[in-house]
This record gives sequence, structure tokens and C-alpha cells, in this order.
Amino acid sequence: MEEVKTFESICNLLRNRSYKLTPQRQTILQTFLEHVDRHLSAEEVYMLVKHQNPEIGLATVYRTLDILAEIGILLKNDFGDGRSRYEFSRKDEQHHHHHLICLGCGNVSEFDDDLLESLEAVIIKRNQFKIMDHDLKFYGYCSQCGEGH
Amino acid sequence: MEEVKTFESICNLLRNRSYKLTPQRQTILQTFLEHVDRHLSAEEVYMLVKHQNPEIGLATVYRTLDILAEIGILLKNDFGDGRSRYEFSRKDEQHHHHHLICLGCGNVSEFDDDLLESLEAVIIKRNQFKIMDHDLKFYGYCSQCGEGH
DNA sequence: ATGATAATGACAATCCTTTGCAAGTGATTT
DNA sequence: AAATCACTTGCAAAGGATTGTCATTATCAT
Ligand SMILES: [Zn+2]
Ligand SMILES: [Zn+2]
Ligand SMILES: [Zn+2]
Ligand SMILES: [Zn+2]
Repeated sequence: MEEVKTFESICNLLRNRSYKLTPQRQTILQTFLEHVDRHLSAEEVYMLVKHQNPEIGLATVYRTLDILAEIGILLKNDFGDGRSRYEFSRKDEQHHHHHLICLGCGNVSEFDDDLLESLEAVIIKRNQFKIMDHDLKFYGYCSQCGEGH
Repeated sequence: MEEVKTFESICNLLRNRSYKLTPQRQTILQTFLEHVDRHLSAEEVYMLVKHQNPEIGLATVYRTLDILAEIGILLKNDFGDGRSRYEFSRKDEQHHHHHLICLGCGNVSEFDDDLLESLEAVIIKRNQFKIMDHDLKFYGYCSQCGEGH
């Protein structure tokens, strides 16, 4: 569908869905384009966009994150720290990547693997369950925090 | 360590950890023994135990669930519905089972597989990440809700 | 430019969960 | 059995992330 996700192409996507292109939404979108590798919470996004646009409200950040996730620009994650975290959805991955979450410093790294594909086939047959999505997380300690564990 | 988890053996486990064996804790524990296959929220546990002991407080339920999870009697899960869900930890599974969550009716079924073991070995080498735990969930539609999806 | 309509920001409200606190209770020692 | 002492309880209040309300403002097709 979408080949490359540029700022322009995403703006068009919003317009096509009859979402209005407000400065707040543009600012938030830019923030993610400038931090494609991060997994940001609403509060963190709020802090980042305030530099560009101090007038923006936290509720607007929440609403915009919802929309961007709904149209597939962002991915919404739950890493168990009590808040949702959003990341820019780079490629057209129909089954998205997995996460390694450090119990020491909270850092999140990523991991790609197609192993679950075959597992899903087994599950469909064995459990008569139509899989729409999966969520795989590994909790542990990164190389920096690893000493002592 | 513990071979079979009976009511008695768990009571002893509590005592050994210098937790007092109060009627509230016994009631909550019994509730899980009577619903070994379920994934109960604090509120659901609260409702269930009120039949046995109407005096019990919700905060006590939360505190007891914390303790029982801490000593390994219960497993705490997050299925993305905004509340924690606890299940009785039946066997001594050092790596616990996975979950199939129906997006239609919310029903949770279970799935056992050792495929992640080999995946973990890859991750440890490739990412220098010491894995302590993993969490795998499949979201989809069960056989009853499957029609129309 | 104008008007229909959607979006914003400030604030209150919601939901699940945790905490402070005074009173109560269990286990242990006299 | 009574005293002791730390652990527990129930209640109410607080906490934190998220959503709802609503008057005001901005977008965009016309
Ligand atoms: Zn770390
Ligand atoms: Zn990611
Ligand atoms: Zn179902
Ligand atoms: Zn389970």
C-alpha cells in the first residue's frame, strides 16, 4: 500500500481519512519522525512537543496518538510499566517485531524473528483460533545491567 | 521444590515466609483452588470471596494477590483489558504457558510450547541480553466468535 | 471569504490500584 | 490464659494514566 512513510505521505493519509491537518498533529508526527527508534509514552511526547509548541495540551497528545495508531502510522505497546508506549511503524511489517525489555534500566531493544509464523499455524489447527495479532516480550537484563544478575 | 500445591502446603509456605495465615487469605486462596482454570481480576476475586466472607475489603484482596504472586502461588497477567488478572500456578513451570485472547468475547485459553526456548538461546547470543522471563500472547477470535472475521 | 464541521485546551471525571491510618488479630512467650 | 508485638485489616483518601465535557477556535471544501 504505502511504500515509504514520509511526512508528506502521512499528511495525505490523514487528509484521505478526513482528519484535519492541524499544527498540533504535525508537530507530534514530526516528533516521531525525529525519534524513529524510540518507544515514547504520551507524557514523553507531551514534553518533547512542548518545545516546539508550548500551547499544546496533554489530551490532544492522547487523541493524536490514538489516531496515528488507528491509521497504522504508530504502534501502541504495553511494556508493563503502567503506560502505553508508541513507536513509529517503519516498514510494512504485517507481523511486527518483538521487544527485549531491560528490568534494570527499562531500555527497550528490538528483535526480529519469523519463528512465530509456524507457531501460529499450529495454534490455528490445534485450537481453532483465528489469530489476528501477537505480542511477544522478553524481560531480562541488557549488557550494561547484566552484571550481578 | 514444591511437588503438589495443596491448600495445606501453601499455608505452610505462607507461614515459612512469616506471613500470617488469616481467614481472608485462606478464603482467597480457596477461591483460586476452586477456579484453577480461570484468569481472575482483583474485582472478580473480590466478588467471589464476598460470598464466603462479606466483611472482606478490596484492598485486602489486592494485598493478598500481591503476596500470593510474590511467593509463586499465583501468576499475574496483563491481557490488555486495563486490569491485572491472576491465575493459579499449577505446575512448576519455570517458563510459563502462553495465552490466546479472544477479541470477541474476551475469553482466555492457554497454549503450551517450548519453541521459545530455542529462540531465547538465539537472543542471548545475538543481543547479549540475559532473559529472565517472556510473555507471549495471541490475539484473535475463538471458534465461537470466529464467524464473520 | 464563509460556513459546516471537526479539533483544541482546560479541567473534571473515570478507572484500576495503592497507601495511610487506627483498630483488630494471630502467633508466641510468659 | 493473659500479655505481648508485629503483622493485617477495612475504610477512606490518594495516586496515576486516560477519557469525557464543553466552550472556543481552526480547518477546509465551497
Ligand atoms: Zn539495562
Ligand atoms: Zn518496537
Ligand atoms: Zn470468543
Ligand atoms: Zn494462563
